[in-house]
Amino acid sequence: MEGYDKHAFEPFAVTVDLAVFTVRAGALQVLLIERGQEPYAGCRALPGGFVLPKESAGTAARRELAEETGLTDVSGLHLEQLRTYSEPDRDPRMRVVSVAYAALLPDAPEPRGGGDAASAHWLPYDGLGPLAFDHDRILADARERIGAKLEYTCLATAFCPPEFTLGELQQIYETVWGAALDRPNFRRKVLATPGFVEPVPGAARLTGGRGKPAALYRAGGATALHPPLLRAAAGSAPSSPSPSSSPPSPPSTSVSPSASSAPSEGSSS
Amino acid sequence: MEGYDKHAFEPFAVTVDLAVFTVRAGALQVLLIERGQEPYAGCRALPGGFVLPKESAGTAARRELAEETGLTDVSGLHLEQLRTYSEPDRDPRMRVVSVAYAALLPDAPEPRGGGDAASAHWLPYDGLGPLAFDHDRILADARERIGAKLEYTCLATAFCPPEFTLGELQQIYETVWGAALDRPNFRRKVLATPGFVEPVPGAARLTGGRGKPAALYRAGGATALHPPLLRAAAGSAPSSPSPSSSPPSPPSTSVSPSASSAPSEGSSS
DNA sequence: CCAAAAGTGTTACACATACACCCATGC
DNA sequence: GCATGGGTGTATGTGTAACACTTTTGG
Repeated sequence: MEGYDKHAFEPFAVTVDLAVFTVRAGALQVLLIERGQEPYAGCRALPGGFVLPKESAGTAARRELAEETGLTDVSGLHLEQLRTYSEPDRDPRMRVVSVAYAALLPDAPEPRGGGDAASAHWLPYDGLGPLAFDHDRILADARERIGAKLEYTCLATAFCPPEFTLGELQQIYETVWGAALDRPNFRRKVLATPGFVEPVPGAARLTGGRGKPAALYRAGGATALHPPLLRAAAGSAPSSPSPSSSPPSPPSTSVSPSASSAPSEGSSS
Repeated sequence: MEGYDKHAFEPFAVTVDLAVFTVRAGALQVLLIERGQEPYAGCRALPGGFVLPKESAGTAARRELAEETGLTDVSGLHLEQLRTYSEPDRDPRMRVVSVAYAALLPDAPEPRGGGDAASAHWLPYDGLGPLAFDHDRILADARERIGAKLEYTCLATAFCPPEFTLGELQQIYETVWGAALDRPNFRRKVLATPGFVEPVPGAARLTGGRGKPAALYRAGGATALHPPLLRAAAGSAPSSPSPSSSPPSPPSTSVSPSASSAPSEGSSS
C-alpha cells in the first residue's frame, strides 16, 4: 500500500464474470452467452463485462446481469461474490483480473441476449462442452459453492418463487445435489429451523395435477442453518424419483460433490 | 467480455491485502504494519501491495508476506483468498481494487518490518483500534471466515507447528472461538475423523512443565470435517479456563460469532 | 376405486454432551 | 502426597434415518 505511483504499474482491466444458476425442468441450468468475436469465437462463455470507473464490482455484476438477461426487478435475486481470478495469461490479449459472482434465480425467463452478448441461453449444467477462457473452472467453483452452501444456509429459497411448497423446495436440494431426500425428514428439518420458511396462512396449491394440495410458504428471515442439513455420501436411491420431466441428475462428472475447502490458487503451499 | 479496447476504460490498480493470523500467548493475534505516509499516516494497516504485471494475486500475496515478515520458507503456511474489495472510493487517491487473503501461521516469529512497511508487529485481535482504508472490514471478514472454517475443515492444524499435542490443537479452537471445549469429547472427535491428525509413533512432550507427557501428532491429509465440529451458541464456562497467560478471549465485540453467510457487497438486493 | 402427492407418527441408531475416573509427571 | 495435565470410560439426550401410515385430490 506504500509507494503509490500511477505509472509504476501496467494497467489492469477489471471485469466481472457471472455464474447464474436456476432450476428448471428438473435440472440445474446455467446462463451462458455465445461469443461472436475472437478469441474463442463461437464458444460459450459466462456473461460478464468491465467494471466501470465509478462502480464497484458488485454493482457491475448486477448491471451486467440486468443487461444480459433483461431482468429489471432484481427482487428475489441472490448475488454473491465467489472469487477473483487473476492468472496473468487467462486472457490472451491483455491483463484482465476478473471478479466472479454466483447468482441464483427463482424461475427462468428466457434471456433476451442483450448488451454485449451475441446470444444468451439457459443450458443444463450437466454435459456442457468447454467454455471460453477459464470459465470452466469458474463455473465448477460456483457449482461447488452453491451445493455446499445449501447444507449450512437457507440459500435454497433463492431458487424458489416468492411462494412455494415444501415439495418444490425439496426438489431444489435434490436437483442441485443429485440425490433424493426423504420427504418426511426433510419436511421436519425445514419446519424445525426457525426462520427458514414461514407459512402463507390459507394458501394451497396443486403441484402435479393430482394429489393433495400443498401448503404454501415464503422464505423466512434466517440465513444460517444450525445444525446443517447434510447430504449423504453418494449414490443412494430412495423413494420418489422425479418431479416433472427428467429424473434428478446424478452427480456431475466434471465437479466433485465432496466438500473440498480451499480454493486452489491461494491454497497452502 | 466483448468489445475490448485498451482505452475504453480507466486503469485500475490491483493490490493484495493480507490478514495474517497466529495464536500466541493464548490470544488470537494479527500481523499489522504502521503506515508512514499519507493518507492514514501513523495508522495501522494490513500488509499488502501491488500485484506485479506478470504474477497472479496469489503469487503476489505470498511474495508480500515473505517480504514483510521475513518468512522465507512458507512451509506450513495456509494462504486462502478471502474476497475482493472494489468500492470506488476505498482509496482516496485512485481506483484500487484489492484482493484480500487470509493466512494462518503456526508460531509467530517477530516480523522484521521489511519491504514497504515502516514497521510490522503482531497485535492481539481483540481491542484493536481503527485501521486504515477499509481494512477493519477486511480483517473482520477474515476473522469470521477463519472461525467458521474451523467448524467444518481441518484448518486448525495450520495454526500448529509440524508436531503438536491434542491439547495444543484444542487451545487453537478455544482461542479462536473464545469458548472452552470438553477435552475428552474434543479428543474423540479429532481422532475419529480419518486424516485429521496422525500420531507420531514414539514421541511425547511435556506441555505445562507438570502433568503427563502428551502424545504428538502431525496434520493428516484430510481437509474436510464431516460431520462438522460445531461450537455451542455462546457463553458456556466449563472446566479448564486457560492455557498459559491470558484466559480465552471472549467473542470479539467487533465480529459476530454467529455464522452469517453472504458477503454484504454481493448479497441479495 | 386407484394413483399420486401431501402430511403425520414411530422406532432405531448415531452422535454429541456431560461428567466420573485413572495415569503419569514435577514439585 | 498433591497439583496439573493427558487419557479412558460411560450414561444420557438430541437429532437423523428409515419406513409405515393417513389424508386429500384427480382420473
